Amino acid sequence: MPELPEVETVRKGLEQLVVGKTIAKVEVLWPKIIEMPEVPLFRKLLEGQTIHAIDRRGKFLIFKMTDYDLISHLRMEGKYEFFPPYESNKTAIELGDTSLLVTDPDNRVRLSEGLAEKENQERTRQERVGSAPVTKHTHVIFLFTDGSQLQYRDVRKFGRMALVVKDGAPQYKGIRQLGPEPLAETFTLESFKTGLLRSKKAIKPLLLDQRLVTGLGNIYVDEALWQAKIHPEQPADTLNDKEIIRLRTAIIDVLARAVAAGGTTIRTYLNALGEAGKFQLSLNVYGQTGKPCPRCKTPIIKTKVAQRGTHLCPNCQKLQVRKPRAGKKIKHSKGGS
DNA sequence: ACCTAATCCTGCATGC
DNA sequence: TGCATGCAGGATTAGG
Repeated sequence: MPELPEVETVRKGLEQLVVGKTIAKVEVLWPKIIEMPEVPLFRKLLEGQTIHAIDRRGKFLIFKMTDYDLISHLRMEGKYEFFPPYESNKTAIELGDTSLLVTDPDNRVRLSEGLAEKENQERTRQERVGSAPVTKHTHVIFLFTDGSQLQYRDVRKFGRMALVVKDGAPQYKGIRQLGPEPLAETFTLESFKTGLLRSKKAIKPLLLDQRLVTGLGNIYVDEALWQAKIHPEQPADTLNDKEIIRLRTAIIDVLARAVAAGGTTIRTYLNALGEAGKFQLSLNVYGQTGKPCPRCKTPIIKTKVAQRGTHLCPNCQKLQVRKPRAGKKIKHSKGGS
């Protein structure tokens, strides 16, 4: 599932592939992907728009267009795949939850998750639109004036797109309330500590909430909590200063390493030659149920915390019974600006 | 303020 | 072999 590092990897790829392209036409095959405006207007407004930059905020991608911001969230399994013009269609480039650059037997270069075989089989049964095949997982197609195209694909159809006014992304509801970028200067120890002590919530759901800090998903939360030796159900306002420092450091460290690695792929990656991928971040707890903890060798267990599958070392990450530290109470002003 | 459950979806694993 | 069932989850929303 794409979290901050995977989205950042996709952003970089898109930056290379579609900045400077102008949209000729947009096809929407699954209308629910488009959150706003209504699909006919969405399509019409995008015609003639040039992509000037690709930004990212948390797990949101932001396509900076001539007159609009196109906001895209990949949710669970969303991916972008770029197809050059038909005449030189020797390469199809997939941008997903991924990490490797591979050339498959048809000479298509992919940044891929290893689903080449399966998708190929599907494709042969599918029609083409412009320079590219359409699979049953293709939901939105951006056709560019030079004959190339960008397809949005999403097996579970959970991803969403919204078109807002130029430079309007920061006001978009999903983005407006996001906490600081974990890899930016704004993610200070002070603000992190204040936010933690203000909440009685279990630490894991608080970190998944995106308001205290943005970009963490289920995988990296488990990894960061393991690294910081904190139990996922530890109430946020019971963490001591050492733990807060460890946790902040762990979040930054885990995400920075994952970004450097180009993201993490959960499924076993096999390229066209059957070789396992090597550039993934190795995971210490996520998906490691039953395997020895890399620190103490105690078997990793899987439980459920806030309806999420949760992996932890029962020896390194013990729930500490403590009284809450006195958090500052905040007065909320009603209404008004 | 906090918690749980439901929602959206499909692929995959399991059970009979 | 095939059908039914359950599970996975990011973000949002409803209800307690």
